[in-house]
Amino acid sequence: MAEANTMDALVALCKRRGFIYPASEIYGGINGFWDYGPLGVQLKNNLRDHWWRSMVECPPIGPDGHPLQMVGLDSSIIQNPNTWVASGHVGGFNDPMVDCRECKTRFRADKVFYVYVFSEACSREIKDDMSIYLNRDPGCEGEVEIVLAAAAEGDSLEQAADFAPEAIRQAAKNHNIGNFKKCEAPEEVSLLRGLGTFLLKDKNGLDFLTVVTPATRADGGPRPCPRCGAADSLTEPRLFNLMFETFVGAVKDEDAKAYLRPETAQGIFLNFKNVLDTMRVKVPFGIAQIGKAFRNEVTPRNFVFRSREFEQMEMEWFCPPDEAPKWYEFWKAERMKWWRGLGIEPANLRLRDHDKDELAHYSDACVDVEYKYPFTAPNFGELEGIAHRGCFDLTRHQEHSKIKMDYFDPERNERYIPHVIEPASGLTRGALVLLCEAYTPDESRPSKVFMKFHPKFAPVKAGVLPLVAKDGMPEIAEKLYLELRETFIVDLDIKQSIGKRYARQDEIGTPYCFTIDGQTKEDDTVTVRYRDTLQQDRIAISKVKDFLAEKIGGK
RNA sequence: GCGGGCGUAGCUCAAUGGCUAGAGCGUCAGCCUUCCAAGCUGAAUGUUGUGGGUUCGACUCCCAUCGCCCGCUCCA
Repeated sequence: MAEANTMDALVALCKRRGFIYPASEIYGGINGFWDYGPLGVQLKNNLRDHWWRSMVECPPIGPDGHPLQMVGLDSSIIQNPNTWVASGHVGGFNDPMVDCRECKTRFRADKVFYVYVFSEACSREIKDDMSIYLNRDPGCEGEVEIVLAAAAEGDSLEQAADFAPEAIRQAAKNHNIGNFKKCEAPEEVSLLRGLGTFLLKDKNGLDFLTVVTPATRADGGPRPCPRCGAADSLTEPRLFNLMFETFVGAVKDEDAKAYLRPETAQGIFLNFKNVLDTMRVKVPFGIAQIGKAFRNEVTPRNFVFRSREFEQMEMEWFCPPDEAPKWYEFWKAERMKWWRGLGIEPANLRLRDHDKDELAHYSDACVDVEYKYPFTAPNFGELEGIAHRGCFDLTRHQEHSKIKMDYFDPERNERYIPHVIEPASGLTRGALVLLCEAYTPDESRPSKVFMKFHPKFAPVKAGVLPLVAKDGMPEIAEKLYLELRETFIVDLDIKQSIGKRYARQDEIGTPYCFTIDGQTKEDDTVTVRYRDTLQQDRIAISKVKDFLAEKIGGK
């Protein structure tokens, strides 16, 4: 697997050989959507089936030496829209953005903060305007003096408490008000409401108020850019809807609004009680699901890496709260082992722990399995996220649905809401990794390139080729083909020269070719040609099926 | 959405504003071929993204529009 400019060649090969086509191509395409061709769907299904097999049908052995409990699920793509209110996606996936007209930087509006300082001697108008942020009745005393942009990229709302004192200090300094020493000591700054409003006190009590507010709420005053400092250069916040909306039923009004799921996980949480009540499972156990998910990405990029419709393989592991760190570590190791087991070059895989400030709203800790994609190299890009979701989701659904989500643990004789560890893989990203990993230029062979798929994932397992299309060879080949296709996906290719046919099989990554030649009629043997080495062995035609079974493995 | 780049055959690409828009590869047919012959012969495949304009004449210049690619942001 090679450098970034091979990505174009890979994309071209994917189309030329029927792996992946641009969606709606005859209408000029549609950005962020891809169609999986005959070979692509086979490759993707092979990966999908392997995950399902190793997760649901034959789950890993747990730390106690016994197999884990795991069940499967296939929930609906469209659910009651309250699902997404409860999960936080209706809020979280509607991120307003602002752009700097000067330096062209884009910020998430809730990560750009403005600081308003509200002190004595300000106009009534501003005072009243500010009071909405202060959650006070209009007509209160005080004055707004300052509007200051002061967000650093990567600052989250949660960090505002750390950020605010410094910003306030600067504000006070720049505008020469107040004694900014007063807010240096943390105890002198207290959070009034939410994350935005700070009360700065001195010995005499209330001195002045500051409001730190994300740009989403900062309508009115000048909007300087935190990056380049240009005055009033930010645009109004614009909404980017990351969830696809649709309408259920014939009448298209707001009441009928629903969403295409942006992750498969919520379908699992919605069915937690059902599974618990019907499947004789005990905590700890897991529910696994594979399916499509949809995100209206601002910018789909890098082939199928970031597409608007994609496929996930997700598992939610429910465990007692005090065991969550143990299971987090367990799945972290287990998932890495799984990816390595696919035959991926170990140097191209790594684990990366998320920093606190990049954690999603639902997670306590998160680690990514990352792959060195050609377009990210020498850096890595995400392939799977293993999140410690705590009891966030079940708790939220309990709140919103009023249905109890707690679990009675008979062994501990206690009730709790289970904590959740979530290994969430991209199936379509996984297929992309298999493609990237397999792509092997080789100037020495006629095809100049071959796809070095692990035999287990190769879309076609073997080619059945008569050396020449005469002397009864095609007949023998067809007989072998009919026998093999009962168990394996095999190609029968009779026409054209043998070299040309080998080359074609190389390019689609067929690991073995069985060739019927003159000797076959004499001693019932065929040659087996290995894709990776180009070497050939002679084996009995009756052993071909066993040969493939051994090479490709069982289920 | 903003900025930059690009749209010619299935793919990769040519073609000073001027003959019927070409080449290689792939595909298909025939031939050849007893293990790399992806060799030989031939065939099919284009509203040059779309619409307008300038011009005697536009793949080429201008405008608009659509789409794709790269960056910003987001994420499996």
